[in-house]
Amino acid sequence: MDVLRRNTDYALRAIVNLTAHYGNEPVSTRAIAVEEDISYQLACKLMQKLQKAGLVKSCMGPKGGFQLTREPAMISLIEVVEAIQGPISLNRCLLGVDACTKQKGCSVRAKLVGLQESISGYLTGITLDELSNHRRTKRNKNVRNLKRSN
Amino acid sequence: MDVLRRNTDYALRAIVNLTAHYGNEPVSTRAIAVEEDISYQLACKLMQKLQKAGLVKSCMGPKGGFQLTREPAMISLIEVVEAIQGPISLNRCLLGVDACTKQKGCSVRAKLVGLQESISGYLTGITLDELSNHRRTKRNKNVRNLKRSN
DNA sequence: AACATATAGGACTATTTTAGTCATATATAG
DNA sequence: CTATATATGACTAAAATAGTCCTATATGTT
Repeated sequence: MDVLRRNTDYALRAIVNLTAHYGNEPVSTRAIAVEEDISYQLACKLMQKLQKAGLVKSCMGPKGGFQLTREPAMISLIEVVEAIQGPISLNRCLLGVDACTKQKGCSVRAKLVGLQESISGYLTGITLDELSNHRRTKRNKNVRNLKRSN
Repeated sequence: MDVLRRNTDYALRAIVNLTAHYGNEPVSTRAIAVEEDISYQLACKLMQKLQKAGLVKSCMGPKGGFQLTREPAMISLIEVVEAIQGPISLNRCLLGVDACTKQKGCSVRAKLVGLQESISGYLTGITLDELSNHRRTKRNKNVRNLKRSN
């Protein structure tokens, strides 16, 4: 039912939190967990996924924690989403599992591919700096049009 | 992970099957189940959901079955999807459950609302006649642009 | 009227997916 | 050396989804 899972929401909150601290000291997972109201253990797991995806880097030990690896404007929403829940897929057919035998020439599938690409494109077009309430610079980006494949 | 659930795929196959028979005798659930490779019992459930949503009508008894209530060009994909799995929602926040306390002024939420509307718009723009391989008339519809809310 | 075929639908079970916890290991600043 | 912090595999719990079972009701045909 949900396109973005609960854990993706958590991770999003966490990385937006890091965005607010971009350029400063690392932020510990415990601090993030408290501020964003996420279970500490769960937050650990999520931070690790973000790290494996290359979005954040860690420092162990006291005063350690996590930092963004790139500036917020260079990290898009889709990277965060896919780091946590894997590739966006509209249905099992498009994911590649349970593929039915007649997928070539399937007009339903063709339409869905178009939608899936639109969603990915939309998420690609949103960057962390746009999501942070602490954003330093404000600017207008071009409106992206998501074309319907026909 | 999946935007469209497995049962929605089944229901979609079923109603596309009915589309191919539009204007003719009703098609029994058993026939649909066999042709579309869906468990009969499950197909019954799905057909009933489609009926409750007003997309198909039933005739009981021998020679009975289901028929579309409207012509295929008047039934959109989103109606089928929502009949089976309820309203499309990007996450729990947008669904209204587990809403966090600071949703007004939440820039993440604002972006997601835009995406959710895009998806709904896309699905609204696709009708059953476009999905049927037995489609009688072919035409070009205007490409819909899904604007990104900014 | 009897029968066969077909939908109607509540209740239940099973499966799958997702979320969350536990326990333990490793790194490092002070 | 110790306290603090990440790293990670294994496991459990919860939630969502899919699927089955059983019985009732409607209706065309003989």
